[in-house]
This record gives sequence, C-alpha cells and structure tokens, in this order.
Amino acid sequence: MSKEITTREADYSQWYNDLVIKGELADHSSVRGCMVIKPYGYALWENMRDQLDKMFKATGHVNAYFPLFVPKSLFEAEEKNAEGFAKECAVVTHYRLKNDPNNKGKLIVDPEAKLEEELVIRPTSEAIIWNTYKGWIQSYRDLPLLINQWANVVRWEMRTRLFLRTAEFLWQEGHTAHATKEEAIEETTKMLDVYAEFVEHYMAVPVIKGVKTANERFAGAEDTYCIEALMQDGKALQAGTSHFLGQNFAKAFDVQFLNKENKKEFVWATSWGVSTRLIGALIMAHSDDQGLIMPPRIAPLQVVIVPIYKGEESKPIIDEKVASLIKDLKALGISVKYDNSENARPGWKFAEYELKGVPVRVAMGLRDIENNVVELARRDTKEKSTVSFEGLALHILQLLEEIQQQIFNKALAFRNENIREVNSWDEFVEILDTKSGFVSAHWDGTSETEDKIKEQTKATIRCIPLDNKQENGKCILTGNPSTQRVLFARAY
RNA sequence: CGGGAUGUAGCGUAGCCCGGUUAUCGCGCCUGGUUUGGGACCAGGAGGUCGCAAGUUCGAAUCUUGCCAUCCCGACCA
Repeated sequence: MSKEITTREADYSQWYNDLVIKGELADHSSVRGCMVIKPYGYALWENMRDQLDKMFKATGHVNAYFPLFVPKSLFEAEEKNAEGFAKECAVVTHYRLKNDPNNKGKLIVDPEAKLEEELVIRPTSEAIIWNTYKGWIQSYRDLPLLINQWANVVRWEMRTRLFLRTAEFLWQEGHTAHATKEEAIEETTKMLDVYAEFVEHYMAVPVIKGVKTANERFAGAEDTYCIEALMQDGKALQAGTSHFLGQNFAKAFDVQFLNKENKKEFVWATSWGVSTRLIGALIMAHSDDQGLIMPPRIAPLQVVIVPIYKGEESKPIIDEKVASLIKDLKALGISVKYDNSENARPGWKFAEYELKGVPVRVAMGLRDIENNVVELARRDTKEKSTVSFEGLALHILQLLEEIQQQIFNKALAFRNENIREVNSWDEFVEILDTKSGFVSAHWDGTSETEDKIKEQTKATIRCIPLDNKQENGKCILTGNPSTQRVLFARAY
C-alpha cells in the first residue's frame, strides 16, 4: 500500500514519474533540471552502456575522452551547429569565488576572476573534437578515424522530465573522420544499424529506421538518420541519431589530408549518439500499471528469489536449497538476488520486485521443497507456474529468453497496429486526436508545409523510412504531388 | 520564458479563508515481541528552519511583499 502507482489511464505523465521514482531508477536533485540516477537505474544504464560499447568496438571504434569545456571561439566555428545549440548553453565566465565582505560565511563570484574567454559547457562535442582532429589528421593513412566518447553533456532545457529531457545527461557520442563521402555515409548507416540492433535485440523496443527532413535535422549535419520508437500513449520517441556531417566541420576547423595523389582534401565526418533518454523509452514502451518491466537482456537484476519461511527451523533448510539454485544460475551468467530480509513479508516483496520489473521471481517454501518444486512468476504476463527443481536453472534461462521475445513481440504488435495510412486532411487530424501513433501520409516535401502541419496539429515528420516504397499521391495539406509517404507523429 | 497550481517530518496530508498554549493524522523509521504462500499485528519510541527572506503584529504555518523550487499546459529539445 505504501507505493501506489498512478495508472496510465488516469495520468500517463504521472504514471511515468511514479515508475521512475518509486521504481528507484532516479530522483529529482536539488539542482534545477538535473536528476540523481540511483543505483538501480545506474545498473540499467551500465548494462546498456556495456553492450553498446562492445558493439562499437566490434565495428572498429575506440574510446577517448575530450574536455567538458569548449572555448567560445571554437564553439562558434561551425555556424549552424553553434546557432542550433546557442540558446541552451551553460557558460562558465569566472574561475574563482571569494568570501562575501558584507555577508559572513557566504561566498560571491570574484569579479577579479573573470575569464578572458568564456567556456561553453559542451552540449555536444563536435567543436572540441574537430579542433583536436586537425592535429591528428595529415594523410589518407590517418583515416578513417573512428572514435567514441562516453560523457555527460549539458543542455539548458526549459522544461525537464526524468530521463527524457534533463539539463545534464549521460550519453555516448561517436565522431568519425573519413577520406570519402561514400565511406562516411556508409559509417552513418552502419551505426544506425548498430543502434537499431541494440534497441530491438536488447531493449526489446521495435524501431523504424529513417532519415529526418531538413526541419528536424541536426544542426550542422547534411543528413540525420534516426531510429524512432512508439510509446504506449501513442507518442513517438527518437531513440538514437546518426549524422552524416559532410565536410562542414572539416571546413570549419580546417581539417585536410593529403590523398594518394598528394592533393589536399577536406575530410568527411559523421557523428552519432544515444543517451540516458533510452531509459525513458524502455520504461514507456514496456511497463504496466503494476510497475516497470525490464527486458531480461539488460535488466539490472534478472531473477529474484523470495523464501517463504514457516518458523525458525525452516530457514536453514530453505537457505541451503536456494544456495544451490543461486550457484547454478550464476554458472549460466544469470544475475540473481536472494531476498531473505526479515523486515518484509513475502507479499510485500512480490509487489516490490514487480514494481522494479525483475523479469523472473522464484518463491520457495517448505511445501515446495517437500515436492521438489518452486513457484516461478514471470513479470511480463504475471503468470505463475510450479516447476520441478531438477534442471531449474536451465528452465529459467529459457524463460528469460522467452520473456525477452514476448516483450518485443508485444511492443512490435502495438507499434504495427499504430501505424495508419491516411489520405485526407480530416482523416489525418482525426487519427492524431483519437488514436495517435504513427500516421503515414503524403507530403509535398517542403519545409513550409511541414511547419504548417506542426503548427496545426503538433505532429512532426518523425522520419522518411529507409525502406520506403515509392508511390504517387497528393500532399494531405496542400494537395501538391508527392512520391512517397512519410511518418508523422506527436513526439517526446 | 508566458498561463495555471502547489510547497507543513523520508513520503502523503490536516490546519491557512477568520493570526492565539505543546502543529493533525496515516505510511515509513527505531526498540522488543508474535509472524511470513500477494503490500502483517501488538506495545513502546524518535523525528519539524511549517520552501527562503523581509514586513505587519504583543503574537505568524496562517496576513503582505519579494525570491526560490516543483508539477501541469504552451514555445524549445536527444
């Protein structure tokens, strides 16, 4: 009773907040717009990070680390990028505090300690990284340069929401340099594939791969590729982006190399990133009114074992039986917690681990031991079953796999049910207002039309799907000719 | 940054309109005991700058002003 969760139907936003806070993933901090990621949430991020890191390394990338601060002169070098981020930058102007002469025990910024040049706290690292790359790249032999950074960035957002939009967030940003345009584009789509693979296979969230329109493009990019996911409330969420930056940054920072013919050329660039926002996607894609639902492959905890004691003498018997199960599970690489704490009764523990989304729960009492069985409960469907103790660890391994599949299939079915083709403006507006989800419609290809649609419906073009079929049609707003449908949605 | 709401113990709250002894209740927490198959029970106990600052007053959680923070709705965004 202590941890009531608002239902999705009653208040979707509140439901989301309840899951994050009561599920102990994160909390508001005393810093405006910044959250504290709690151990359970951080363990989830670590699992996501570790898996992605493996995938980056498998595709030839290495990690490095660049400064948090970007001198303003470097930041402004690539104009579009600077302009795009300018209004959400935190800026360091001083380097020292001193005692307030008028207010004992208080500190003030020392006006004497003004920086010669302001330092921008990175909202993204293209500027500092390309400034550095200039010194690293001289010859075609130095290319490609395939670097990733795990870091925090700061974007001073007006309105923040836990994980979805915080002033400071954790992410990774890949920054690569290539000798040819073709190779850079190939890198861009390769990393988009890595993201799609990760989000679908590990997070069990189905995504649509696509290209952004000019309006939605990353500031400073030639093309922005993205993966778009659908949340349970019918709103879309951009889960990852991969940018083909052309030669914009190379030109801004004068990064040239000598090719085989001994001629100077500007290098071609990409950048790509995913952030802790993915955790928000994970929550909103799978969870229910009882709490979080963690996909087994990245769950901070895969299995929890709850003992059902009956009298003091039952404890050592159950503990011993559980110990052998834990050993078997760990041998299979399954993370497991034995919650034999005595300050909470079984019912409380059941509810608590459901709230936290632990995929599989094992309950074991004397009754079970007599019959050589345990009670297994799966979080996704809440089904319980009685299973023999023999071969139990393998059975659980299989069950985890099944849950992973089931969660993905459910999300996929929901997503597919919520992509609707429409052919008229009235239909377009009605679907957005009543059913939401992705709306596949014809668009005349102009930014003006896209702006007008956004103004009138709050829906944006999420992407032009990569595998889009070509078909002639008429723009839903202007009636002008169109050669393909694009995906609209209201988005986070 | 515009519109609306809120701020009292770890959490949720009563009291505020109409100022007046020791700030209400529930959950949680601590101690002891009984319990344990879906959010246990009994007994005792601890815990408060009433968001912050100033003002009015003999007296402020309560009235006034300013500030801060949070939430919701817009604009912005991964």
